[in-house]
Amino acid sequence: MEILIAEDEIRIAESLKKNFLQAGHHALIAKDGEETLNVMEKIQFDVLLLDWRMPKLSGLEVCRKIRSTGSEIPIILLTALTDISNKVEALDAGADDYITKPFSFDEVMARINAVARRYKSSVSTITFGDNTLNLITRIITTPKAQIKLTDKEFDLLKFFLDNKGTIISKESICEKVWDLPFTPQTNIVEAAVKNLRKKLEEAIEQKFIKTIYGEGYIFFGD
Amino acid sequence: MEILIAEDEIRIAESLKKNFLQAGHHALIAKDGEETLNVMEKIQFDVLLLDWRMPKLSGLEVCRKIRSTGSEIPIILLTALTDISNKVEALDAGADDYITKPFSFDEVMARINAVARRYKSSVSTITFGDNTLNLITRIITTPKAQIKLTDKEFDLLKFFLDNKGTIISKESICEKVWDLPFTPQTNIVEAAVKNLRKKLEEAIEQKFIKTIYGEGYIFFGD
DNA sequence: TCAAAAAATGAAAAAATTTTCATCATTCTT
DNA sequence: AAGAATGATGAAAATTTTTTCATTTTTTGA
Repeated sequence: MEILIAEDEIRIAESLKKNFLQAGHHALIAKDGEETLNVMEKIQFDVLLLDWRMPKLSGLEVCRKIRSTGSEIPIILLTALTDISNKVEALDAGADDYITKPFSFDEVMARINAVARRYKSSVSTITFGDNTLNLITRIITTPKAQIKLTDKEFDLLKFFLDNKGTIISKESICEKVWDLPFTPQTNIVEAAVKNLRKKLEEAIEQKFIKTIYGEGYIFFGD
Repeated sequence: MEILIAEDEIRIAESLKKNFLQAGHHALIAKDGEETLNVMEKIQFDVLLLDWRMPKLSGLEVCRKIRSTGSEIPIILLTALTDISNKVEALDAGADDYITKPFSFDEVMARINAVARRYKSSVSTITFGDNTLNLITRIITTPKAQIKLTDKEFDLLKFFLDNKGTIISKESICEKVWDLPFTPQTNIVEAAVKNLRKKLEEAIEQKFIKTIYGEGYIFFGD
């Protein structure tokens, strides 16, 4: 996970960073509010740990600015204050959570996980390999191009992605993608698979759908 | 908003309920863990306020049981304990937030709003009137029927729904729905609006898209 | 290795969607 | 109230998507 630590107290920031790295995550430190905004423009993070008291721009102001750009990145405010009005202010400013100092690293980590889990499930995309399918726009973003899927292509790919790595029978594809209770007399499934393969392989030089003779298909990705 | 208060201390529960009603929400009280689960099976709520210490089943157990059913309803735990391990436990059990007693009503309300807002944005549907558009399947569920939208119908309706109640110019529709930087020479927008209106009005006897002469359109719903 | 079964493919056909265009209706301005 | 501008509509045309079908290729097992 990519974590941005916006904290001016070097000791606290460094200690957090060390712990994050140890836990297998990546972490970067921003020393004030302005730097936080600058860094966030350039790099995508999964979570922002944001100190309430910081030079130049307060955490609250940073929080509001970020939300005003439309970003929904999970933000956890670090605060030394405990009075209720500040908690309310924090949530109203668009923070997802806050932690009162002093805190243990375990608590920080638990909250980051909770908040990131929620965020992930709220983003309507599915990733496979270096590619991302946006479930709303039905556009696949690859490192090189964008692919817009048709209705059937989308339904089929989504079914594959929802069952990544497991064998999928043609019967189950018929049921899910065409809503047919019976297996059709034509080779409609094979044809649809062919169309999808062609579309994917034209843009991404990689094979995703493997045929299991006599059984069905498997989708590989990650 | 529909709020379920799972709390065995009658005084606290009643006080919360009174405040919620005053704030224009609906609230129901469940007196123990079992009752909470029973009520939740029958009625859909927007938020669950869940006391940690309750007879029969603890809040934590209730929380786990609810999550194990796959429900993602926002849960806020009410706890009298302050030690860190319990906070971590709460979040791990699947709670979205927790409030330490004693709390002010303002804090409860702020957290409910924050958590409900997040939940809402994570559900991939948009509601208008008695109808719900599923953004993934692109199916509108009305009290009477299901309508499957085509590509352009969906793009257009989504743009309308994202801008409910405000005037939308044809130029902005061109930009958003067709990605055109210029206004086309044909009446393509009017035609698309016509098609969408027809589809909606065939299934729902109600007019949603109003024309503002010389300006554009407004979508009504709610 | 060979025949049978299963799957893939290209091209045509069919179906659905989107766009255009000519015409009709409505709204606004004076 | 009349003319001009704007918007709505039905039907046809164009385009795109989906399906079918005949044929080729691949896989499996004897």
